[in-house]
Amino acid sequence: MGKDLDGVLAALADPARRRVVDVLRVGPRRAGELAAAVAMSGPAMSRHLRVLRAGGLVEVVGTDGDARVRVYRLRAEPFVALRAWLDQVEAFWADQLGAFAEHVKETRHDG
Amino acid sequence: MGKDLDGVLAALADPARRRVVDVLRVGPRRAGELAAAVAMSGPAMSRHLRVLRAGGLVEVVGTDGDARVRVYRLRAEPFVALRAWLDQVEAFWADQLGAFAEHVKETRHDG
DNA sequence: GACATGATTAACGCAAGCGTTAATAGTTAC
DNA sequence: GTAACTATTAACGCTTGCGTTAATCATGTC
Repeated sequence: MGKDLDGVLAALADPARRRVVDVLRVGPRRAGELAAAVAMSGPAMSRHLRVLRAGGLVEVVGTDGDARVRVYRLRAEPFVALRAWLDQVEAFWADQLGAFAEHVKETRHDG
Repeated sequence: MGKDLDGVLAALADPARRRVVDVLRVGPRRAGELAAAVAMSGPAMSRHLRVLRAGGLVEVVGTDGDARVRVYRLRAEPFVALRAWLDQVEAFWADQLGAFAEHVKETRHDG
């Protein structure tokens, strides 16, 4: 069931990759731009992008006129899947307590 | 901002730990029960539980009459934080496309 | 107090992940 | 076609993470 989540969460586990997602949230970016944004060498970024691609979080949208450029864009599906799993988990409190929001508020004020 | 997410997603990245969460979704469980549920040795589970505790995903609720038993329970906060970040990310499609649900449907039917 | 039980920590071996530099492939420009 | 540019892959070193068995700590039982 939650087999896809393996690749998704593995990708999201790394701060650098999460930073890439945050950058792509603004809009599609070229590989070089991403490397610069995260202050990392090209090869390292390329590796991260491979992981993100494997998890389906990003995709190559094509070129920006130059074929040597690879523009990356966010993909929706994995985030939807993650949200679905999250909903399932959170159903726990809905079942146990009945008042999820209140519990959250109390928890936040505590910690 | 998303600094807490580091521990949360790191914890959720491992399938065994995600399985623990799925088990705890049913209700609080003792450390030994969790080890058995995931078919893993006690020490290994203890290690995983430490990671989950560090991420704030679980907490020790106390004893079940015996003080040598440690009962673990899910915590809401990290999942709420994760959902908040997820909402932020998904705002991307809301801004870009305007029709998030439709895009999701198409994406799902494709992959 | 001796002994069994539940859980964690310690020590070991192993595999996977990350980042860097060097090398390779594919494109564009002159 | 030679040179400059973008991105990826290859090779290396290092660190981190996971799982197991053995040992430790704490509690409960007789």
